Amino acid sequence: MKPSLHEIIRARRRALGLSQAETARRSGIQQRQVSTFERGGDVTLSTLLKLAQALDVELMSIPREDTSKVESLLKTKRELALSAAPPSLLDRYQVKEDEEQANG
Amino acid sequence: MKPSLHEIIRARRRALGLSQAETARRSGIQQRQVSTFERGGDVTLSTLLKLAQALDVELMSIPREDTSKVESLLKTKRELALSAAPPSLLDRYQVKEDEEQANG
DNA sequence: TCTTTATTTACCTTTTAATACATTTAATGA
DNA sequence: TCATTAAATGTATTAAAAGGTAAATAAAGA
Repeated sequence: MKPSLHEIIRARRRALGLSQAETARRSGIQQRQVSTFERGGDVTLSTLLKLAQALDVELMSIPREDTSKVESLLKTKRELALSAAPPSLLDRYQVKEDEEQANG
Repeated sequence: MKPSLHEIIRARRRALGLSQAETARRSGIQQRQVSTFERGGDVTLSTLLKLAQALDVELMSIPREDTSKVESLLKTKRELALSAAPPSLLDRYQVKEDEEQANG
């Protein structure tokens, strides 16, 4: 079935190769809130917005009639992110190396 | 500048011809929360999700690099909604009439 | 297995959102 | 202006999120 917001966010964080702790540090919220939210718990909008910013995503309101169009626009990337191996160190190192290249 | 989430939501509500009270009733939250949120106040994610459902919109996480593409996909409609005359009764009646046609 | 790092959970305190009214303040139109 | 509906605010109470710190559990790799 369709992944919910917290699953998407978790996938995004992992795709960026960030731990909850690092994400918390960057967004100025508690690591606990990251965990809470990613497991489907409730957080305030302000907390979620900080988290989103740290993950370089924007929270958008999409009319239901347009969601499928938007979905398909993001489909490929999203599938990749969702299938992104959980918290593997290997993955993270790879990302870091990629960043090195990009920055170097 | 770019309208923020609460402004988009307010525009959406108005475009649907709903009052805060009616929106509150449909979403099961308090009219006060609708007002609070629409003026930029903080609410919990669960509250926002109920509101979104009542307004028939979905909250999506969009990678920043893709936001412009999504924006342009929704652009025309959104501009219409944002310019939608505030809480005019006339507007609401028009919407209702349209619905009549659609349902009748 | 041992080690390290990530994630979840615990405890306690403080802050704040949510609820349930009611009421004021504004718009809008007759 | 008057009547009506919408939106913002008041107060008091309750529920829950956030903050701070730490510890337990789990996951992954050497």
